[in-house]
Amino acid sequence: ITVAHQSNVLKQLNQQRRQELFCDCSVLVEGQLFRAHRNVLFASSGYFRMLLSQAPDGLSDTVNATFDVFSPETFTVIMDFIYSGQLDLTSTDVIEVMSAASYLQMNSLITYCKNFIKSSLDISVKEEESEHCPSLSETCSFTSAPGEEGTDPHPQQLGPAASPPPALWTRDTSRNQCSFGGKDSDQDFSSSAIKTDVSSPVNDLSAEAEDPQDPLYTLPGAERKRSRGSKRKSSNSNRPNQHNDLNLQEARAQKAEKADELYATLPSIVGVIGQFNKDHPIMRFKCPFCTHTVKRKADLKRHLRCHTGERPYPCQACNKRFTRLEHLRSHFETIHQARKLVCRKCKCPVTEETGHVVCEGTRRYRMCTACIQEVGCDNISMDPLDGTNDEPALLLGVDGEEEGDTKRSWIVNDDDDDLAEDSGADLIIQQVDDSDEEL
DNA sequence: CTGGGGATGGGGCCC
DNA sequence: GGGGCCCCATCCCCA
Repeated sequence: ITVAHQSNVLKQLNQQRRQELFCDCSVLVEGQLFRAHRNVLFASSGYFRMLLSQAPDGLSDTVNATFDVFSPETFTVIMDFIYSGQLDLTSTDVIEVMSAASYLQMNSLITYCKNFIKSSLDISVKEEESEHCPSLSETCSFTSAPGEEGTDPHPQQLGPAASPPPALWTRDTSRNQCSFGGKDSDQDFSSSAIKTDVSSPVNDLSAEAEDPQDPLYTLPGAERKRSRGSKRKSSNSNRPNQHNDLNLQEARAQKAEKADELYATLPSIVGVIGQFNKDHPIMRFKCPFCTHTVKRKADLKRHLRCHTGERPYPCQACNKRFTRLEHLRSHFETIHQARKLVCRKCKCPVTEETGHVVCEGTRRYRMCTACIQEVGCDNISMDPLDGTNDEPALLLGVDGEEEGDTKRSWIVNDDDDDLAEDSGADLIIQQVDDSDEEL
């Protein structure tokens, strides 16, 4: 009875919308006018929630909204979804619908789109594995109960492509700055949007990073734990076994390639220019996975790495990976180069001469003579170099290019070879192959 | 349990 | 557009 009642109410609202009865809200999309009910939009979209709640006349006159960031056809699909709970996706419009849903902060719709894409990828891979599989269907229909946006932190996984609930994505959500205001509902969106990213095709790449076969993508949370773990173990000691299942690798490659294609198309689609203020137009690029906006496309590309888990800059000393070269450089200098001129133990300032470099695993730091004598040399090894030429030559790898079977080149210049001559140029960018890199 | 400090990661912005 | 610097927030370890 409850379901029938809800369905009936929604049908009535949809009829009213089509007949423009009691519509108190106008939405202009690229010149095309959509009439709607504020209550319905408020209940369905975090964006409209913010817009309607911040409007000075939010409780009186008609509210107008203008969009130039998606097409009227896309908004038609979204309006039909809002007023019917039915979503008819096609492989051609799913990206734009997802982008618009992201913009409008409609969590469940984003989830459906991601599941649709994911199912498309899965089916595609299975087709590659077995040519007997039926072809990918062109349309996929989902249904949804209305009004769940912003109320359910874990939107239901409906439809045939429902994916398992997110469990591994442990990213710190507080860093997702919301540029659309700080209402509770928006915060809910920010948090849940990240969680639902687990099922997204892009973050499937992150999930792939759990696989030691694909170290390019790593989960931020897992990365930290991993690095802590490697501190206890020997960081270079474990190598994953090579899998010889060529079919599986081919399927993975196909899937990754497919996802990469999708990933490559995202910036051109979501890199839209919005106008948030008529008097002071602001050019912004919006992230498709959160509410964050940036001024430059390059910054959006950099930002996307925090969603994809892509870490193209591995440290060859400890295999820890970084999203930026500067982070890798900073890590290398502080962890492996002993650049800081303070005693690790007593914190007293030392000089290049008085601060002896001590090696502990892959870590290097300086200690004053007194602290070295106090600690002794039982569990640490004295660096063979003097203080003036103590930087090891480290080859920093950059992913993406192939090169033979290059392994980690963690070299301490205890024999003063040619690499030690230029201590200031100890960061050498080199192409590496890390296809069998450890976790 | 708590505060300090190191390490890390992300955003803004300049060159 | 990329590199790099600065700043800040957060996490985690340790005293």
